[in-house]
Amino acid sequence: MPELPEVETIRQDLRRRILSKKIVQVDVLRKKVVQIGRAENLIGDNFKEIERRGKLIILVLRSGRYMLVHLKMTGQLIYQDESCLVAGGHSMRVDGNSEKEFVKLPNKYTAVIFSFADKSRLFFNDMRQFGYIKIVSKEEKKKIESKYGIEPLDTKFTQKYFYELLKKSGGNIKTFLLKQEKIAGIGNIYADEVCFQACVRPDRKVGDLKRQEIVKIYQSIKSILKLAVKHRGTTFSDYLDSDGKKGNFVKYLKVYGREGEKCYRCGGVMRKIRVAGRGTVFCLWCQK
DNA sequence: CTTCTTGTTACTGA
DNA sequence: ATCAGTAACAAGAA
Repeated sequence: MPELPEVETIRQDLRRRILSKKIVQVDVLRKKVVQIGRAENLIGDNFKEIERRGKLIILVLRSGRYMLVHLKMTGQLIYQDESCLVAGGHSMRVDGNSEKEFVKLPNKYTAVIFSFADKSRLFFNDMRQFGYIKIVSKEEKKKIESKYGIEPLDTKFTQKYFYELLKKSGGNIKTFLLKQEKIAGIGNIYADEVCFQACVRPDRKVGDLKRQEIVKIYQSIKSILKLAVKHRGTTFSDYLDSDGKKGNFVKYLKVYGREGEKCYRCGGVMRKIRVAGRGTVFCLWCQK
């Protein structure tokens, strides 16, 4: 499930690979994923910058248009250069002494293929076809962007800002953390991890939180997201970065997917409940 | 076979 | 009008 750290990893990697490369061919294999605009119209254009807003990837086109990509749950943006095009369709290549495995693309989930002048390609894959591509004008891009809340890793996201935002809200803390229009980029995995690190139950009413707990939640949002970006995100099932490789943050997960197992902090058994319609894991003993 | 998985939106009922 | 809860979307795992 790509959340902020996974999308940011893809953004950073793609920036180094596809910027300014001329788009020479676009193949749309699954029409429904391109929701606004025609991807084929990008031929001759190139991406001059890649931005991110929450979980949305924004590719800025030289022509002044914008290509928005949302990966939803199972979307992937995978880049392969010419060396991955092996006659006969082998999926392995030898890099010095180490053998690396490559996703053989396109596969049955490939929705769109962008081909660049240097024969490298960018594949948009999505098993469940919930993800989308929109090619929009500057005005439409601004309108879509404006619906997102603050970027949690931005310096403007201060303790005071978080406190004021929380004060205005009701409901429970996990539901709040998942609201993209308040804070952009947190999904089910990181919401649970933040609550665990802050020692707060995900179903705690926002209004009942003590000052010190709010401070801990704020600090946990910053530290967990930063650490997850550093480790290139979390691969639990389908997520792959733009090299087709898994994220390394799984080994740092302390709650997600650990129901029935022992809490790393107190040894208590992790309990699973439903909050905000999502599977939610927490420690009954040390999350208050 | 059923149930569960998740990001987002649309819908429903309060 | 606002908010919370839920279905829908798709495809696969258990």
